[in-house]
Amino acid sequence: MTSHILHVDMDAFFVSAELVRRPELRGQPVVVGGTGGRGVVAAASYEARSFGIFSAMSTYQARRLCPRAIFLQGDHSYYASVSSKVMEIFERYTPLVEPISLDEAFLDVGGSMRLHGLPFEIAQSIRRDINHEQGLSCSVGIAPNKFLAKLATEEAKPSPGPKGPIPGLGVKIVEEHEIQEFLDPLPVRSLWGVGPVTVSRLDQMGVTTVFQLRSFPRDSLIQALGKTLGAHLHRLAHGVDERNVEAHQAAKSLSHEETFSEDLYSEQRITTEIFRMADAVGKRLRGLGFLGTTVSLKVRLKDFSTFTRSITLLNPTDSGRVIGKNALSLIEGIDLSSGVRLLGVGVQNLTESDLGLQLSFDDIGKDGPEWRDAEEAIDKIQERFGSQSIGAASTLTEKGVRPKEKGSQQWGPSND
DNA sequence: TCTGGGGTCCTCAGACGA
DNA sequence: TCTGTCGTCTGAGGACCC
Repeated sequence: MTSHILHVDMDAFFVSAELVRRPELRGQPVVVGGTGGRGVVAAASYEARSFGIFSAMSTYQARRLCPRAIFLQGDHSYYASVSSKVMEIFERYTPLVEPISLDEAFLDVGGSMRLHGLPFEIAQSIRRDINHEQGLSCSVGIAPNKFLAKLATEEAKPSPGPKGPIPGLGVKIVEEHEIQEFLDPLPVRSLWGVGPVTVSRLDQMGVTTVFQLRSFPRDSLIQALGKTLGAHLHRLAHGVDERNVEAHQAAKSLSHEETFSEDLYSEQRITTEIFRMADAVGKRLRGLGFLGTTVSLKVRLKDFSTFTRSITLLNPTDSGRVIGKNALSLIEGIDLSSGVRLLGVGVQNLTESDLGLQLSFDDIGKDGPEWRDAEEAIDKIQERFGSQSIGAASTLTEKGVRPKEKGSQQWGPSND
């Protein structure tokens, strides 16, 4: 059987997308992310990477490494629109496309070869289409399963150089008979599910490479790392990954969280922000046609200590007001006096809303069907006149001002 | 002067009913 | 009626992913 799982990863996607609409920045160190004091880097151009800047680094640190770099506030909705065009290109070659994020997807081309050629040829066609139509470049890994295809992509990627990317292979294939040879020299950190904590635990066991991991008895791994992780890593070390490419994956949770540019101390302001985020969650739920059953609240204090609390409702809801009231009730017992750095509101246990909205006695009255109608009307007005045009009174600050929508500030506060 | 946001999955502890 | 056990559910927290 040939390797027929493709992993496609866009090269420096957010930065490359920005360069398409701002070509004058080509060849410069460009960083996309949160531009404020508390932001992080979402993507860095290959020129910026040669200064040691990488994703998830704080913007503060990135500025110190390269003061002349150009910092752009991320624009999530623009990247999402570019991403959907890229995904459409993938779907020309196979219906089995599983997006992992805006810039990555798995493709199963096992059934497409008669029409489109060998996996390598399909990969080349996809790269050509994306380059011609969107002005972007991507790297492709091809292997018998998802895990190996993703690792193969890493070997296909360009590397950073001071004058821009040094081209990589573009496409890397791992065939069945090459699996062990490919995997063995890799560090354990490259395995899916191995982060800093697991690296250090494996290191204490004298395991730093996949070869050493593969030589470790399965039972000992399970004893050291637990049943799930131990068995998982044992399979991966042998190149085994049975997961299929799933074209349609239902969301399991939905949340909205924000780090504030300055810590919050005012109870009124904290309440307002919780209701504003709950409103945003409710709006997204209604847009997607989902109801949430469990409401959760996340609080991060000035010292970075983080608390999560959740409550399961009697009846699922898509009302921002109901979510907000429940989220607010969860804050009791948390000492906020040191200052609140981050707040987050989310829902889990999602069901489709066309299954019917059941109301409990608690829902009837000011949070009942009339309120839900009002929220739908607000959605329509905001769609037409903008998010600042209207909203619930509970989302106003003590000065009667509606806090600015921060939906696009996905990588921390901006500096405006 | 630092350490985002949106997710998934896992582990552990406590509550609870059979 | 009391006690222990087991399975299940819920909630909190952590690790990890992009």
